[in-house]
Amino acid sequence: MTTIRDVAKLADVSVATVSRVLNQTGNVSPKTLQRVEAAISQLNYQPNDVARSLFKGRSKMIALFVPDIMNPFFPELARAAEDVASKHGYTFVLCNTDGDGEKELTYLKALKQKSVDGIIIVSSTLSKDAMAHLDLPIIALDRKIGTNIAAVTVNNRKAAQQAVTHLQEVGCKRIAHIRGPQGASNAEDRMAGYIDIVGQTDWFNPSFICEGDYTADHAYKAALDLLQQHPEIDGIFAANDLMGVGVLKAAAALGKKVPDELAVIGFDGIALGEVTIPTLSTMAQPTYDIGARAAEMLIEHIDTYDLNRFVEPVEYEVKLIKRQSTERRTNDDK
Amino acid sequence: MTTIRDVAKLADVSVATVSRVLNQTGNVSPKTLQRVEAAISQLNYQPNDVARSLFKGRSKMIALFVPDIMNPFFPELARAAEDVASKHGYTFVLCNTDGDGEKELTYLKALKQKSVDGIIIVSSTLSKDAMAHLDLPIIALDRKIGTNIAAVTVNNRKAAQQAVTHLQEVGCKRIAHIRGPQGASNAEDRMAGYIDIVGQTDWFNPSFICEGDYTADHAYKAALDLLQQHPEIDGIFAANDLMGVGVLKAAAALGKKVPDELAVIGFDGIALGEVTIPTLSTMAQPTYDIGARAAEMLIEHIDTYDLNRFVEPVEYEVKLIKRQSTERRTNDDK
DNA sequence: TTGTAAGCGTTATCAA
DNA sequence: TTGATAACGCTTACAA
Repeated sequence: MTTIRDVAKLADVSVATVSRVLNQTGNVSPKTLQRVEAAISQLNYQPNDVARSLFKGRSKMIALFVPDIMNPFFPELARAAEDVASKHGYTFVLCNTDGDGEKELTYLKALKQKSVDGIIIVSSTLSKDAMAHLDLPIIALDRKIGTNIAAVTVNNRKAAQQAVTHLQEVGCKRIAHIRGPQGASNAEDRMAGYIDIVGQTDWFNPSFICEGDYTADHAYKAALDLLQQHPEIDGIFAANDLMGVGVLKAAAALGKKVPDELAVIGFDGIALGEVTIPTLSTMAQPTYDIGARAAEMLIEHIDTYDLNRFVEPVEYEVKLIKRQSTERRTNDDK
Repeated sequence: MTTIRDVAKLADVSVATVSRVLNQTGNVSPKTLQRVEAAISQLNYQPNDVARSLFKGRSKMIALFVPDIMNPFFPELARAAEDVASKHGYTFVLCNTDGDGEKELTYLKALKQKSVDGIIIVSSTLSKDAMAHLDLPIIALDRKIGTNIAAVTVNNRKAAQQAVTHLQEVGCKRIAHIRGPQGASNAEDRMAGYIDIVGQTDWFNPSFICEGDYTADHAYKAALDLLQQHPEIDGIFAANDLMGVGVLKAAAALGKKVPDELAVIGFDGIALGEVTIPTLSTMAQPTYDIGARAAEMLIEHIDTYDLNRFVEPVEYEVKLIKRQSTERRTNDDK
């Protein structure tokens, strides 16, 4: 490996001077500048980032915590964050947490030891206490964490209201909800939006709300139970698209026609929803944008070195996309 | 930040001794061992990995290059590699290359400067020359790179033969192929397998092979053209599932019934294929396994520090999964 | 404008 | 069994 010392020797200057041209700090005369640059390119010298990190205490790396990159919602988030990171010269570390608090803590520790500069976290298990100790720039993404950690999310409650209203508009009389996991702020908010719309109706029944965990398999089983126990249900709002697909499968398994006997709407807007049969209506998030925004905020946070600044939460809008799974029933009694 | 010096001071020993207990190298008396451990836990001391990396020249990080994490085949690969990395105490860096050679080179350089210990690469654009200079452990995944870089792949050619044979068995008489990008070894091999089976038939026509790039959109357009130009085509082997989905959409757009008028089979075995209509037959790769294996090989490679060792390429088997898109036509003239 | 030298937090060599 | 101390490759006071 060729070091700054080799360059200095070849250019017949001190390492300090080489460092100066490398970082464009301090003044160097045009003549020596040229000599140094020549030496650098002649030796094909590339500064050692580890040494830099050691001195500076920062690594030019950011990390993203996701529950599981195999859930199709997260790759887009990851892609966006990586694009932004790389654009700003940051290296991008990906951590699958499985929503496991222990794992999250282990990762946190490891990253801290590596002087990672900041972290974007999708989590509903991490306590803010754990992160107070951390003293690292953090942005919560998709789900809020406590109240004093900057967050990038969408307006889940309002979007959920819209989704349920849409089901009503296409003629649904008994609408159930398959919710996301306990403690996930987005799951709570989406459920709240559902309740806002149907909670006061005469038919509403708390057992119309099923616990889910954002996976298709679980939602499939939950929907099976739900539809067998409550055959009168003619609309389901699933808290994410993956669960929406699970509902679609359950409906198919039970011979329930979608949308004629059961209308279904999901949440997220993943590409998957376009290729199911029927295609899945959804509340589409601007997924790439929120991932990119979170990364931008984090990096700005890092660059300004402003650790204690309270950062306003950012909320994006969600867009209703109507597809076959909620196509208006023409033969409806409405 | 608390350093090894703080620990030494508190335990009233030298930093060398602390380092010894940290790394379990050299002998320390039980008494001092205890004192040091007490000091460590009292101060909640965690060694600085950057300093370690600087001294050792290795970082305990590995990277994965994928063309695009949003292509559903790659998250599973990434998940597997990350699992293995983390199991071995390595930090996992993800790089989206977009199949762009420039980007790959940029990443390579950046990672080298960070003393990344090794890289798993999915690429068809990186020249082996570029990597010879690199002098870093590398494993090629999914696609081969040159001949002297260890690779983990599947038996693409044989699997392609199987796929095409399966189309024949369900009654297809004119089978087309939508291939993967030029230069990608897996695309070449899959095409070779296709030609092995149909190249000598009397109906074979080179224009039955369409250029594709492993994306659904492109395949959609290609299939549209293909099916309009050659209405006699009754079977398509798409070189990956994403393109298979594109073909399904094209068939739907043209009013061609799948599988009755057109049978379709893909490659990869992504979950997406289970929720399309009709569901998509495929040659399923053991995706997680190959990702995990690549990471295991890389880390073993790193740990044994055996840079020049020639590593045998590893080839996994692929499994035919029959779904609706190739369901045997009972009213076939066969 | 340039150079010297003291760190950054480790590990490992060599003495004691 | 322990402790000084010289690296690792860089940046930045501080001097010259």
